[in-house]
Amino acid sequence: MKKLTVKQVAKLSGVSVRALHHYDEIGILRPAFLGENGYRYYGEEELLRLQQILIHRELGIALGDIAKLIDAPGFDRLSALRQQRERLAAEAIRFAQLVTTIDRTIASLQGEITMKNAELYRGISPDKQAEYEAWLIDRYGDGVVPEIALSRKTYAQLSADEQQAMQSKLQEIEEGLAEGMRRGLPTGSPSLDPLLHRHREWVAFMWGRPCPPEAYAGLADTYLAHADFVARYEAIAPGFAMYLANSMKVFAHRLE
Amino acid sequence: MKKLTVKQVAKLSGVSVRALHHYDEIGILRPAFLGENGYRYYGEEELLRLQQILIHRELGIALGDIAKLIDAPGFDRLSALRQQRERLAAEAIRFAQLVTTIDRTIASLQGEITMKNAELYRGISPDKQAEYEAWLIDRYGDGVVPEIALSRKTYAQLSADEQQAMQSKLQEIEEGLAEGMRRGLPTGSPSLDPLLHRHREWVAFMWGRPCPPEAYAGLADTYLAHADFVARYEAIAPGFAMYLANSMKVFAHRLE
DNA sequence: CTTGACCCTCACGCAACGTGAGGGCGCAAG
DNA sequence: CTTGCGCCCTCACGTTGCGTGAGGGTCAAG
Repeated sequence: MKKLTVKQVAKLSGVSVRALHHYDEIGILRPAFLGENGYRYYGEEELLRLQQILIHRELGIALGDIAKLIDAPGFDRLSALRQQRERLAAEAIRFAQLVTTIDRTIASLQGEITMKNAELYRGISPDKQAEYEAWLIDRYGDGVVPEIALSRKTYAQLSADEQQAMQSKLQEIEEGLAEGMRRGLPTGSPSLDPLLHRHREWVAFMWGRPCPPEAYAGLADTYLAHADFVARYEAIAPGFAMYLANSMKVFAHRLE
Repeated sequence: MKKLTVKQVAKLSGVSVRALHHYDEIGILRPAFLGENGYRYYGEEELLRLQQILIHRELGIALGDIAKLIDAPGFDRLSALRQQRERLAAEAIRFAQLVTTIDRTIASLQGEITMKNAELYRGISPDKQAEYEAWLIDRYGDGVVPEIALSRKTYAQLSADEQQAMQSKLQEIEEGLAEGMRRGLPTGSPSLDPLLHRHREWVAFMWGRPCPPEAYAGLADTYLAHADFVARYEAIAPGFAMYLANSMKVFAHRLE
């Protein structure tokens, strides 16, 4: 195909020429080649790569981390697109949730309902990067933690032993909850609280920031929205994904 | 109600203590009062204001502009919430659109369909602030332009006469298109192209950046998603909102 | 050749905080 | 009273992702 200049790519994609320069500088999106005149020229491969970059940016991922993801060994574009699809679907759900929050706020201001303070912020994502990383960590929680997760200061500062301990801790919590399910404890049973309390602390630690109740409830939605999570929890015990998510939500509700 | 400290607000809302400090510094969210100990204490009013701030942030609005919006004379919280609701609903639609873009990319990579380059970026919002401002400008296009729009460099640099000219230009374009509709020209009629061409240039000028075809098509969706827009176009002529949006989409499609 | 659009590199500056330093406050336990 | 811990404060450096403008070269059309 005919190679495109920065202006043409900018028009196609909506990003600025300056941004394309910047992406070249930091090495995240190199032009296909440089002309004798010093001009940058882009091709089909670059356009596809740019798409990946922009969708990640849309999801709030830092450029440095985007590069790591795209350049990871074994990167598979189709697989990446499917992952991104999941995330985008979750974002759509989250915005729908924000609409609900506003509806409830309006009803509250008009005296029709009573709304707790924490509900004001339900659906607001304080940090998409942290959420994404939590997602990744959870996804690879069986010990295969991508390098991106290691960039997280809190986690990165742990020794290998400590990191292993975190993984074991999660496993322990999940196994405990699964056992509760096997024994027929209903979601919302107070006897699950200690485990959920530990789980929420685990999440907050991984996030390096507080995990307020509504964020914890939101995380439960995230779990259910991601096929990877569902599959992983179902592997622990059939029906566990829904059981865990419901438990988290009820627990979160009780905290508010 | 009991006043809350920064840690408590942070936990409720998910923002950091540092951010709350920052918001106080820049005057966008003042605490209800300062204790004798120098501590910040927040109340119900501050929590509601913070909600407004965070939703605007969620929609990509700069903090400085958020302050202007919230502190505008005649600010009405219920009205603001309804506006935000519209925007959030549109964002949910946009993310759903991104999902479609990915599905099509996957199909394209698997050789099932043919995809044009510009389609790769359909649904990606290069600049939410610009989009929001375009929305505001369009909303107040009858001459009542909020101060936020004046902060836009390109527009701000125009003289009052020139700004008036821009408003007249839009009116002229819209009237021309409405006339086309009244004469029974179908959407997609080539005779509408000059007007649509001028319209798209108008949008790009207002945006201060290019308006690629898919962004133009996306703008049409934005128009239909906002009750204010629909009402405004219907006021020009019954059925005009849909006619304009369809014309824009067909025109955009032809440009790709 | 001139003009206008587009290309380049260079570099300052900004927004929105994150992070750490250094130190005070409040409460409960010893 | 002392200590320890969690939380509060201000101060200030630094990061990320560009926007913007300066100064100058390239290309195509008139």
